Amino acid sequence: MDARKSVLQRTAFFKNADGPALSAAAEAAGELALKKDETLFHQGEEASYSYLLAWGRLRLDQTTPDGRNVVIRYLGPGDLVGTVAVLRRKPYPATPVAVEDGMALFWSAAAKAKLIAEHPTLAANAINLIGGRLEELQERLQELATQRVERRIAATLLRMVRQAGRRVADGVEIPFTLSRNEIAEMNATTLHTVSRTLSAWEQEGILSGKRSSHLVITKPHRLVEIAEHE
Amino acid sequence: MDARKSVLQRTAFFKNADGPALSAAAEAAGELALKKDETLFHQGEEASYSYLLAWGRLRLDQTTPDGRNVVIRYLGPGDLVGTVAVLRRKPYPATPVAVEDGMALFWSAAAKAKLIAEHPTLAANAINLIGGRLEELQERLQELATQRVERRIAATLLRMVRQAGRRVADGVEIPFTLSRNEIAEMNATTLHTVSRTLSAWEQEGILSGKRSSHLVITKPHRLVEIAEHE
DNA sequence: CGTTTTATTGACACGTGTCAAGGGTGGTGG
DNA sequence: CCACCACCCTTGACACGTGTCAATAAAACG
Repeated sequence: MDARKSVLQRTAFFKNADGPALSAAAEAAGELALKKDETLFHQGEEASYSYLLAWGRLRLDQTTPDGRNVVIRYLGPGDLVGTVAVLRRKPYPATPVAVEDGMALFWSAAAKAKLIAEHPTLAANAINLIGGRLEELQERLQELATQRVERRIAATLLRMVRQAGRRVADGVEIPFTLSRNEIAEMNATTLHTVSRTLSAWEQEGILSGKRSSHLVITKPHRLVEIAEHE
Repeated sequence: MDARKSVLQRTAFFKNADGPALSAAAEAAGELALKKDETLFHQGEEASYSYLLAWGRLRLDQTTPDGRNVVIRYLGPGDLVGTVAVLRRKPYPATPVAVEDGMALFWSAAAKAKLIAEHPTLAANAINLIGGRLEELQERLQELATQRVERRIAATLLRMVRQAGRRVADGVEIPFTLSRNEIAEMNATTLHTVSRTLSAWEQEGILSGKRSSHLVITKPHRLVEIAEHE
């Protein structure tokens, strides 16, 4: 239980939370181990649990009525999952899929609502987190609306680096598998175009990493140039 | 003051709010009359006030570094404006412009934070509203990523109808000026393509309304077909 | 080691942006 | 009140980015 509290304490959702809030949350929570490719829930299901990712990484998928898939974003440790749906009493709007093993804590809808109602700090933190997601989406909408594919891919990779990048010998690594198809679904394009673009960048020595090996960005500054200029 | 309270009471942000919450909010609020084309604040400014639109209608603009403009959404009576920025202590991410005369109530950042901290109902409502915006944006992102321009325009017009439509003799009217350019900026396209598309629809008798007269959708069902099918 | 998934690469077509040239409407000022 | 101006819209021609189709190759998986 103390271990759980110290996990909670480090997340943005529990920032500045007092002891009672932490204890109440820790007691009401369940734990869930996640294996790669497992889902927390499915888009369209009734929202009965909300989650907090303790460690690991998730991809948030949204499927169109005609079966195409869009990656809304990636989620990392400390991110809330399904919280908006639970509090609004709406079906989950998307499906979170684990891209690596991880662990999540979860609360029933009632417990989560009670937590937030009784601890203003948590409510404020929730607004911060959700608001941050909203602003990030607005930024992506703008990118999608105004920029070419190449630039969007560059921006996306940089965002992944910022959110999850890890320094390695020859640059920065994105520490989980990221297929061309996933990159395509993040950028509203096709894996073909992604493949062509990354091939070109590989030739230019901007990045490397084929197949299931992780992407390594060797010249981040060049990516920044591509994302900002031209 | 009582008039103000009754305005507040009808908004989603104050849904289920108790008397003290309403009174505190009403007392701390300022009022601001809005004329067409006036802005509440500008993208990039420090967020010192948050607003609640009492009546009228706003367009939320976001400008790219290179000067292009994207319409994030339209806001109507009861919508919160600038709240996320204020609570996160970040600069406003966009600029709200009045598309018709209206009135807004506003609170200082401190007052708004206090309100939300002291009245859990308001916090919950804020999460609902912001969460709803988040889910709407996710939906739009998906549209943008997977659908052709024509379909997106149809979906956008239907959304406007749902949010602000008014029944008239020969169909449903969008009760404020909506230039081709604005429609373009909502759909990540150019006014040229919008013009062509609307011309075609006009010939088909789906809608009418040139220039500064308001758009009237005469065959909403056809728009639904275009938005959903094909 | 075969099977399946994922990536690469080329050829081509199509949607839609770009460029360009009017045309109409509303507003403003003389 | 009329004339002019500015703005917005319309329409056509064209080009370009990027999706689609197709074939092959390479890696991953059991």
